[in-house]
Amino acid sequence: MIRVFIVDDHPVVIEGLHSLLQNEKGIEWAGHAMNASSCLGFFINNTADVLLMDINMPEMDGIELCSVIKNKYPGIFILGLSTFNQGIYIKKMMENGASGYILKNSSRDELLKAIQTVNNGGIYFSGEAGDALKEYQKSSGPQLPELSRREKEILGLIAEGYTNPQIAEKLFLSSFTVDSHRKNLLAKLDVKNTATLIRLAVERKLI
Amino acid sequence: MIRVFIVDDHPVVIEGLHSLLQNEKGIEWAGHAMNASSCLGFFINNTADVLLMDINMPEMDGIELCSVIKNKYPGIFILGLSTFNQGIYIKKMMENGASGYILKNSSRDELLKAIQTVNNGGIYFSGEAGDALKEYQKSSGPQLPELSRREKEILGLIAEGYTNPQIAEKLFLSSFTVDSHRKNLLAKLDVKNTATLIRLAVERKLI
DNA sequence: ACCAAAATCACTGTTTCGGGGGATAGAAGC
DNA sequence: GCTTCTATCCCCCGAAACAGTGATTTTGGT
Repeated sequence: MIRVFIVDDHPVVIEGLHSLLQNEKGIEWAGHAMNASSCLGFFINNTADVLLMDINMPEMDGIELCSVIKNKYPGIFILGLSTFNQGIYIKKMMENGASGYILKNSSRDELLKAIQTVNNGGIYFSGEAGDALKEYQKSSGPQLPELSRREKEILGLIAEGYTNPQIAEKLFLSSFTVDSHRKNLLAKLDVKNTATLIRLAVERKLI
Repeated sequence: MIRVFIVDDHPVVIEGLHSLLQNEKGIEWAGHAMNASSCLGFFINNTADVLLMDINMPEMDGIELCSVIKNKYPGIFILGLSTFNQGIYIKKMMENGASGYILKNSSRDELLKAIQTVNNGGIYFSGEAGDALKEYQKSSGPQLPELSRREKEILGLIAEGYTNPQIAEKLFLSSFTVDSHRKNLLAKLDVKNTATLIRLAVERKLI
């Protein structure tokens, strides 16, 4: 029996999910909350297995609530819930410990599948949401200035811990040249030092 | 004709796979078993080309069975099978000689592709499982030395581009202290400079 | 209460980084 | 032809990082 709890500030959504799930065997309706604080209140004296959570809520939003819940109760699996699919929010939810993401207009079957998958420790994405996330991850860097071949090469070596003189030796260049490229990298990517350069490079998967 | 054998303790899965594969040309249904021992029994007097194997089974689990089968019959290619994708198990399966891994809710096309790839000696990963493995390999390789609170804090600030003096000012510390922590970070994580420090930190999600 | 770990501070070097200023040559594109 | 971009090279200089070696105090856990 999977105990499901809902947090959403839209009564219609709660009603709808309730009617979808109430006659479902294997699913127990643990209750609902209409904002973050009353949700946290519920979990003080109660618990649930799966928490369906709206992303857009007044006061504390789903992303933050997700993080709080996961810290206090790591055993509760959280399924993000939203009307639109915006990659950024999906990604943040996942980073904060959510186990999946579905759209509010999902079919009953999809909803059940998602709940069950998540309850088993799995990760579930509704097809469209998955696409959105993928798309976001790809398109999260059209504003990145293009790096030349040499620059990428040197960036990679910097990330591997080589110093300018070492890189110069490796590539048969003057260390002045390597330094120039390095400065160009800092300038192009608009970062102040090696630390932020590497961070950006790894996060944006340039290396 | 690829002879396919299934080991899974869920009748539904066996049924499902059977109906998916039975009318497929090029695929022959060699049989099925519902636990490790009857699987081993089958292979005494019979054989197969590809073995679809559930990871989670009572008694002997897929990981162990995988190892046994591969020792006795190195020619049989094993394809891991599971409802959700957990990096640790995937990795162990692969270490024990599996040739790939797919999720039970894979599409028919994906299943066929996986079987054919594996039968040709290739390695197949369903996209999601591949991600999980990648993620796992990065975020839980050799155990990371534990960082103290202060060290994590300073690591975060380094990653944001602050210099030692700036961090010192921010945290009301001597820059000597910050420098000490920084050196400890380099030593603990066994890296030579800021570049590799930040790379490691981002890849392993320490920040 | 005690021990180990963490956190703090200190000094002295050497090396590397990063900002600033340049120069030259070749390739790509208009 | 002219310009723009890349790649190469050069110099100065201050700031930051890194290495080595100390130390003391605070804190957390058994």
